[in-house]
Amino acid sequence: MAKKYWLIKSEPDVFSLDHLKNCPDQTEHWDGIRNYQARNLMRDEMQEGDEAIFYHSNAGKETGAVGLSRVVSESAYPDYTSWDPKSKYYDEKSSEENPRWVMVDFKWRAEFPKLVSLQDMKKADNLDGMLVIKQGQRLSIQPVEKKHFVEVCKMGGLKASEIKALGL
DNA sequence: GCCAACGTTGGC
DNA sequence: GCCAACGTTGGC
Repeated sequence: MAKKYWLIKSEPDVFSLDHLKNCPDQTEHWDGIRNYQARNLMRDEMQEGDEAIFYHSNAGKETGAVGLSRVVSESAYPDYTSWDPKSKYYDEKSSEENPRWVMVDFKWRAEFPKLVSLQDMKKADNLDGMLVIKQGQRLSIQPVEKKHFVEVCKMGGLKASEIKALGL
């Protein structure tokens, strides 16, 4: 199956692109997704090798796309924080036997030389229809068209040769 | 910190 | 199955 393109949102105070970069093997599991639409996308659509724009939400002037990551788990697997009573992501309706939520692993790939702010994306000519610039779009995992994905990379200051080298 | 958007819950 | 109340997201 052809790889897919995504945008993943994270509040940088909670988990930033730099956090991901500093993880062992620059890889971390993406836990805590508690929205059915986002879960279904992860569970049914995401697979190893998929590319994701890393977006910082709720970050004042820094709100926007900051870099790239990639799915490195084969596919989605149960989010074990959902049945851990000590976790803030605990959900009493989820259990090890019957997990309600899933997660995937993401690996750091690139940091944009410059922030692509939400405003920049809204103003861009070539991003019509991109979900993140729609009003009230709160989904934390969004599918992105490849042409939009590449356009955001360009706006972030990646050179054509670098984009090619990333296999995009 | 405000509040619009919108997802979820639960009474009926 | 409707919909009001409530909770959360996230831009500003």
